[in-house]
Amino acid sequence: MDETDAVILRRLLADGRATLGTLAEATGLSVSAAQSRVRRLEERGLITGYRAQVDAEAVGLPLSAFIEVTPLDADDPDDIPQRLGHLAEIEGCFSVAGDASYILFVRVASPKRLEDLIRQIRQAAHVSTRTTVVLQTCFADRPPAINVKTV
Amino acid sequence: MDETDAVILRRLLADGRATLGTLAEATGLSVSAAQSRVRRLEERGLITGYRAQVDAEAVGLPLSAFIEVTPLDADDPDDIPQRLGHLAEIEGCFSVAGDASYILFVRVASPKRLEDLIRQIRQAAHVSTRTTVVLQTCFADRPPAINVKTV
DNA sequence: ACTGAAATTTTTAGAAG
DNA sequence: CTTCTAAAAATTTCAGT
Repeated sequence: MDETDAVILRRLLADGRATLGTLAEATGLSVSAAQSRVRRLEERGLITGYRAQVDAEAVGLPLSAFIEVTPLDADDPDDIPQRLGHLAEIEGCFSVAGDASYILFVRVASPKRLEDLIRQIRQAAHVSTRTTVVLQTCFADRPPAINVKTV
Repeated sequence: MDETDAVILRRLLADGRATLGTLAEATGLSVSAAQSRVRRLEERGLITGYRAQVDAEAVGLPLSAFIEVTPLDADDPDDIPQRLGHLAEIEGCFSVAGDASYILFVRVASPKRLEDLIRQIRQAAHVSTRTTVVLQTCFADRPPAINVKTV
């Protein structure tokens, strides 16, 4: 990846619908060359897809939280992520080095739904949980800063 | 928002470059009607934008972590998010109800960069930190499940 | 790996029902 | 909301450098 690819990536992170014409202009390439670059970034897996960004509040998910997850029984096989994957309100699941085994990030419609979700998590994965409710999202989902280097 | 809008939203969450023709087909609407729907979802702020998704590892950010942030001095004015906003490696900043005041989610290139970042955070915001390193991202950034209801 | 051009698809806007 | 139209813009493909 060179600086030209980086320019394209930054543009597509800012606007996933940026046109090839725009990308061509930004890079000084022809439209065809810009297209090849984009296709290559997609094929090589640097770009994994395109997505509309939605306002979580506006779509009825005003409450978010972090949930630390700890297995109740250390002898259990650790298939916790698989056991939780079907719960759509879990946006992210991270195995972590710390007191807990996993940290989940969840979005729900209401405190009641959060309570339900926590119960489902405990039952589905046979774990204890420790929940930290988000009071305010100061900023979120900021795009990564793209740096050329050994990438 | 009705079920038709929900179908459109789900499609655009799965593919931000879905064409109006595709959306029309998925909803049973004409292209014109689909276009109006999308425009309305954008104008009403349900759709806040479009973005390429990138593989964080592939773009050189293989290490991520949660950082709990606690003010050193309770008398300080709380402008912590503003003081941290310029640090691009901070992807999200959440005010939380818990032991800490904020939880940050960060992505960095290396352990060394994480160390640097933590130092910068402490200095910039006059806070103490407690960092939980992510060992594995089981899944992340899953799109919210769109439900019709009082939305 | 790029340019340039042609062919196709998509978007956008509008008229009329 | 529909269909239809028409122009503009974007994507895609390909021959040639």
